[in-house]
Amino acid sequence: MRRPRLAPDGAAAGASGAPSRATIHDIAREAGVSTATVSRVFNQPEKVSARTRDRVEAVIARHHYVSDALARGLASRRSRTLGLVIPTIMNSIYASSTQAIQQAAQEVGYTVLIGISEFSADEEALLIHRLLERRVQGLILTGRERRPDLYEKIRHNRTPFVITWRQSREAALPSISFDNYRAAQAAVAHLIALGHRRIGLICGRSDVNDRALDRRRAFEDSLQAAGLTPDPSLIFERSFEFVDGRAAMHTMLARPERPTAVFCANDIQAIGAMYECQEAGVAVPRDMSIVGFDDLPIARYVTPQLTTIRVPAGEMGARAARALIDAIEAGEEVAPCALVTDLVVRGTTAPPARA
Amino acid sequence: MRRPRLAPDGAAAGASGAPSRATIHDIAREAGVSTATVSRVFNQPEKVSARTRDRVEAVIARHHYVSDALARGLASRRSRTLGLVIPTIMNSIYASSTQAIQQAAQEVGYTVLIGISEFSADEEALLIHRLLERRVQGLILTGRERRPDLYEKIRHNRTPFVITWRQSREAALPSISFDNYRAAQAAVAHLIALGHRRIGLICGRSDVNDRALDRRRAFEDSLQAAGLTPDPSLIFERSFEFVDGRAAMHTMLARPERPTAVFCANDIQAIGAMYECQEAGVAVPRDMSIVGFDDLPIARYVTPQLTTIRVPAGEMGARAARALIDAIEAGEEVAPCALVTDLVVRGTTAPPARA
DNA sequence: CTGAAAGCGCTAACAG
DNA sequence: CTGTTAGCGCTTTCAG
Repeated sequence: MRRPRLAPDGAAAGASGAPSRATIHDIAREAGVSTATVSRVFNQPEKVSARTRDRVEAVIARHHYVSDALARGLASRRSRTLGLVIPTIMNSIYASSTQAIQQAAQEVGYTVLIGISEFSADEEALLIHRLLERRVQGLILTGRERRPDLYEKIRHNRTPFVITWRQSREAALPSISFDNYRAAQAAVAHLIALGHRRIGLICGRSDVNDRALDRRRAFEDSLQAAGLTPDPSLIFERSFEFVDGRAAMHTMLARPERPTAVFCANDIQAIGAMYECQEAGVAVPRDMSIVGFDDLPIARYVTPQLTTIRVPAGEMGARAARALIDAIEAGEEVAPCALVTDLVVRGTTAPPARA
Repeated sequence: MRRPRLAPDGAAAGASGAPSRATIHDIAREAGVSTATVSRVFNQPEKVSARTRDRVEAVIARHHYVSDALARGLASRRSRTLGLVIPTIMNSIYASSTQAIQQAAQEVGYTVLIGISEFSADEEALLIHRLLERRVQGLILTGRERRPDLYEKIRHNRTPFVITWRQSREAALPSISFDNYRAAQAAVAHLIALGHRRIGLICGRSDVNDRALDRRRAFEDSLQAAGLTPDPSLIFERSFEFVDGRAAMHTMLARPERPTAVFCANDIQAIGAMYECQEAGVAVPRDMSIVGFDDLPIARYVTPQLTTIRVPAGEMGARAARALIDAIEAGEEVAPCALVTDLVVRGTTAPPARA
């Protein structure tokens, strides 16, 4: 049983009982115009005479009218919304890109819906589904590795997408990103050039994180290319928390032949590792060199300052958002773009002591 | 000019040209049922016979059908969506609560739309408007201070809300939060009890951040209550960045009568301040005591470990989300709830050296 | 510059 | 257990 939307007296919000929220019809009636005109006031104000516009706007303000984006999106087939999926919000490196994306999107009137997958593939698939349901007009994803049918679903839904944080070395999916492999190569090369022969690795879980996998591979390949053999007992795949980096370093320090340098594929883990060295009385960089990855703000606020890889998080986000929106409006695929990373040499790396 | 949705031959996605995405009608037709039945498969599967359900589900899978949440929300008047507005994503303290909110919401089938205001009141008003447009069923806000007509707009739109991060000491707006004033009192009391008489303050901008204001007031009141006079030249309102805390400490150290202790109303600023002390050769805590606020994970990974105030970010978020959802489903206002904070004494505080 | 009318894709009684 | 029938609140031709 459907009750009439509004009391017949036409009194809108404010009167008896619980007036339901005003609709475009209420505004139109009260302003003495058609709903089409109210709609135009929002979407093509220049096509409405100033007098009418003022009248309509007054009614809108009086009622605190908020138009229904669901109905609008349904009728217009344009949600002006982008979907973003990131693995975590706890690592501030994603905060940088997310912020840049939001800002770039907002500048051209788009809104960003954020999903956080917590590094779970299932969770991510669900989030992508939800975003598609909400009719986002484009998707910004983190990394490339996901089940093929997910990509199929995205394609079937005619939603352009762009991959960030990982420049695909294989298949040609549209990505606006940097090359984790090369970035990690630069970090390891720095250590090798310094004279280190026994080098450890602390990185993310390569089974759920293709960026971590790239970095790990770069580590292993670089060592091998330099005639060194990567020691599996010196490789640690852990979560991106201080405590994980610390624990990994603890284990390494306890080894009979401890490494003279460690590449941490993440600044957070690197700082945890530094802390463990300090607690264990191992001087950095004299007795232990450490290279991080990300160049978080905190990297300059530890002692010594952290040598690390700077990634263009903000630029990547801004470019990805803009390219995606361009693609949406042109009805095409996103034009890929490769960004560069830099090795930032600071105070945590030096030649090995006994060399 | 509207072209027919689908080729008359009934061939759905996959055939010639650019088949538009499948709708509930396409699914219904191809499965030989009505749209109502397809709808039921999603919303009340137990009311559909297993045979029919299987048939429908097969068609759904084959087409990668993703139902339209816009249409669904419009027809059902339930978006199952919560709106969250936070000031920044760069400070990981908000990451904790945000994550907890997401998780709590997801557990009961709600989605969270996140807006980031960058500490701008105008931006925040716009975000709230956008969330209301999207027909979020509830709003989680940060802090209480905002123009009254914004609250009116929220009320007119019959959207329940809850305030976090600030337990209102004045008006009775529904909040699930802690008392910043008391928390800051505890920090300052600790310093005073240690024997400090000359104490500085570094906090956020109290004009755009009512939590910073509470903390500043607590600082000033506590000093006064102890018979000390707050020195305006020792009070710094800055952004929440390492560099701001560092710069403020730099200025304080340059003063003829430098303070023996500083309360930083944020861990990030506190760590920036610690760093400046270190660079300036001022020993912490011997020559300078520092208390932070938030208890970020990093607080344990600086040397010495930071004395700070622990805030229940995760618990607050989870409770806020649950309470809001309860309120939504009961059609009532949110039941307020006060949470507690703790002073965590670690290594950055000690009695003043010359006492 | 303005209005009438036909949907957008889905849900929700109601009837069968 | 399933289908029919009205909308949900808005945009968008097409006329005028």
